Amino acid sequence: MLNHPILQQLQKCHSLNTLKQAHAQMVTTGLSLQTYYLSHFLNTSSKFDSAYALTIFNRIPTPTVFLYNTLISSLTRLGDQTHLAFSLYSRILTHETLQPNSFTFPSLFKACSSDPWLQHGPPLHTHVLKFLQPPYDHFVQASLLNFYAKYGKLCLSRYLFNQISKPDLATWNIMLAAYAQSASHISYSTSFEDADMSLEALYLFSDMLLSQIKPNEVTLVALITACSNLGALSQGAWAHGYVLRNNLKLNRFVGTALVDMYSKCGCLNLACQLFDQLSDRDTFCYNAMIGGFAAHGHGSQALELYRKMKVEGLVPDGATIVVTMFACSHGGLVEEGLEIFESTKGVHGMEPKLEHYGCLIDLLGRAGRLKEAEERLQNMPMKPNAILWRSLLGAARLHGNLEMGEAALKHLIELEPETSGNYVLLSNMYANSAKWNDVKRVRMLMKDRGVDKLPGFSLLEINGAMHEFLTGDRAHPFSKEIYLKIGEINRRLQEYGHKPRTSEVLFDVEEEDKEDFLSYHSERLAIAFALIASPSSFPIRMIKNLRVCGDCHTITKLISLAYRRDIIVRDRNRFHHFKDGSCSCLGFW
DNA sequence: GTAGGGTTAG
Repeated sequence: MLNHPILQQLQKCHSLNTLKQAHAQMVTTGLSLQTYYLSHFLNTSSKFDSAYALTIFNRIPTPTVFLYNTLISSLTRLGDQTHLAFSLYSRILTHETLQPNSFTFPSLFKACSSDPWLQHGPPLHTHVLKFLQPPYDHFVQASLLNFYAKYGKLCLSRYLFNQISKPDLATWNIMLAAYAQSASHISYSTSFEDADMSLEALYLFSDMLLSQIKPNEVTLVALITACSNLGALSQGAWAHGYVLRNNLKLNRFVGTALVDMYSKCGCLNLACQLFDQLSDRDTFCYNAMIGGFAAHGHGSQALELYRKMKVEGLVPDGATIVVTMFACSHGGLVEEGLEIFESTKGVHGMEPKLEHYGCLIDLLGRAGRLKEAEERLQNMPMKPNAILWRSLLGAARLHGNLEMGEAALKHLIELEPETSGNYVLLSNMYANSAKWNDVKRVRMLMKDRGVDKLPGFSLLEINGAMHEFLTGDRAHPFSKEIYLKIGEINRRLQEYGHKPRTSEVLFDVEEEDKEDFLSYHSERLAIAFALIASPSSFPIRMIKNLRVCGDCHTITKLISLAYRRDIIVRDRNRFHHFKDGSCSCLGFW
């Protein structure tokens, strides 16, 4: 198509004005084919000007659906002109003689896949049913799948996917990415459902191989993302090997996903090595690597990389600021963190967003500067959300300021009456101060409101198989051996002078019960199983969906000493590397 | 004779 003589002639036009003149001439002489070519050229060239394209379009007396589709797709590609695309679409509908066709819908569904256009998707789906005849076109089906995944209806996506007899590569990729991403909206907040979604992505990948569709880079990015969510190192490393064995490109997408995967699987060294190998690094790559340093508690290395990216001419974005400040607050680098926050406005010309205020509150609060944290929170330009109040609450709890904690919690429960973690935090604060009546009061409040405590669970990978453990779980096939092992661990740790910190247990129960309850926290079960089932020279790697409790943290340090095992735990906030009786977090967690 | 769907960081 690009070889058409008229287009070649047009490509010699170097200014928008000459293009416009040429186009005007064509329109007036009624050359409709040429009109198309020009529209297409305008659309695909860097000189695309949506206002001008629309002006021309409006002068065409009888535009065909084909011409509508061309323009709609160009407008949706721009990202910020979606409203114009939809108004063109509604013009098709008002035409008596025109109907949308299979080419009209894919770009519109793509436009509906992100805010604020999500609401337009379902009505558009009814139009598909109205205007198109089954069997539906592959592209239409794929864009529908993708839309429903982004709309939060993953089940519906899967249902539609199952009805496609031979999905093509892009369709598989959409489904895989949908599962991998549904779990990674908030990093590290792995829940049972999220883990299931990521596991489903792994299963789907093997189905894909069985169906003889050859994966490409996009497929691998989704697969690697799923491994990151699961902390599944051997699957992730296998995926890396797959990229190399099959001569897939280690492009920015694949590279960033791998850096993130190695980092989230606890292998910061491998993440660094890979990062150094990447040839064209953009802000995304840097963000992943800085985020890796941050989560592993290497604050100064994170800062160093942050400075390096600016030297290399890359512009930090909102996410860069988040991860770098996170590194500062988890590494005790308060002044550096404050400086970065202030620089978002001054140096980088960004208006700090809600999440940046979140980092700020966390930074100050964690460092014990509670009053300042509270002041910043009260004086910020937007309304603080639950995450910010929780941050303040966490800080108040860490530094034993019960009064501030109670105040923060009041706001928090107002914003999130259904979230059990809020009640648990308050209750733990009361328990720490032995205020058992207050603990009981919170417990009643939870019961009245029908809020259940979120079950803690841990994920562990041994020899490529994933094992899940819930608190007090007895469902594992080796459950008996695990509980025997816990008995042994407890006896061994007592030799090291360990006395359990019973205040972490929520309720006012007898001391001995509390000890039992702690012994069966999911991480304890996972560690016991790993000690039984994995070679003693291997580090133990696991993921916890909540934050590690104080007692488990102490115990895990001791186990790393008593059993001479490195234990690497990813909790919902960060990594803990336990080695020889100490932890890399140095208490910042 | 022409147009359409999938990927990375917090």
